Amino acid sequence: MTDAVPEQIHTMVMDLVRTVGLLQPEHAVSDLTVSLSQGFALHELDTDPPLSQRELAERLGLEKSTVSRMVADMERKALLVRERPSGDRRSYRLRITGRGRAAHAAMAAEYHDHYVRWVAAMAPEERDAFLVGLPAFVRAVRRVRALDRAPDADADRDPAP
Amino acid sequence: MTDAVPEQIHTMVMDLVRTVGLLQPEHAVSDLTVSLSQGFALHELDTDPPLSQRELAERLGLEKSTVSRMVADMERKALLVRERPSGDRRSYRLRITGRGRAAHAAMAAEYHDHYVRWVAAMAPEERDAFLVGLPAFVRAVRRVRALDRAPDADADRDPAP
DNA sequence: CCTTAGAGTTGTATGGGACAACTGTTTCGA
DNA sequence: TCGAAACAGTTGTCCCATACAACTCTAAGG
Repeated sequence: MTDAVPEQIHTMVMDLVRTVGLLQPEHAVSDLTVSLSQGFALHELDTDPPLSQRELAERLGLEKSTVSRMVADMERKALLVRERPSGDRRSYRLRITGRGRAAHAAMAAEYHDHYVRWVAAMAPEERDAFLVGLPAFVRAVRRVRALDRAPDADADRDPAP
Repeated sequence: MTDAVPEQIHTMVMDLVRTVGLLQPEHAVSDLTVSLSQGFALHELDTDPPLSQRELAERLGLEKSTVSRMVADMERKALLVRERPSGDRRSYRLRITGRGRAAHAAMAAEYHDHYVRWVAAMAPEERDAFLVGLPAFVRAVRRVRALDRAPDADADRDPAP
């Protein structure tokens, strides 16, 4: 009964993914081609500050070898730079470049018009509901994930004694 | 200003995709492996009645050659059957099998527990909002798509006099 | 008829990803 | 203090999903 709700939501999320078509997009930004994963990487590096390749791999859910090659490619395209942090000569600090930020913005812009039309096609109260529900769902997923990662952690409550 | 809303939604949808992790799932259902596209194909064939390969390709946004191989593979796995329709010996009618339905259900079940927990982690009013907003958004996207496909159609306003 | 259009298939190339084995660096404990 | 384990990244190799192009077979129309 209430049990049907998660299933509905699952179906609807899949519908969303299928309809919006996040499957075969190969964005071409200013004559250089950026894959979906590279897009996500740009997003991570644009919002959060310098990451190591290991951290980036973790966030994207990719193998470190995959990320190694991907990052090398992105550096070749000048979307990011790899700096050796002072302390540790094993890891890198990946920093997005201006060109990378531009590419990220351009990718967003490419979809912008679509979203404008899609949002315009919704009734105001539907739109408002979506604006409340969607971020809440994402937060919920993140919260559950965090709980799962915490072994039995005390870190979820009372972080600092 | 209001122009920010589509952008917010875009960001949130991408967040959703990234967090839920629809990127590298290779579902193993009862010892046979089903790719994401095959999952979508099962969904199409399970909900809608027999399609031709061409129609399926169109719905999935894939090349007919890709679908040809994919469907052949799925037939090998007994997830569907290809029947020659009486009239036309060029095309097939793809029909999902019991095994295919089972696989489809099993894939849904695999995610079910996650969704239960995610939904449980939402406040009731957020959940309600999501249940209103999400399907509305999907409908909106479909409506816009349909409008775009309609040549210059009259179908957008005053459908029935 | 013969030509053209349509549905599927096959050849071939490419790209993204995994896994495993390796190099170089750091940390730690006996 | 030194040697072993842990760690970050790289490289070799393979695989799978996909696209594009060229092909076959069937259907439909002048």
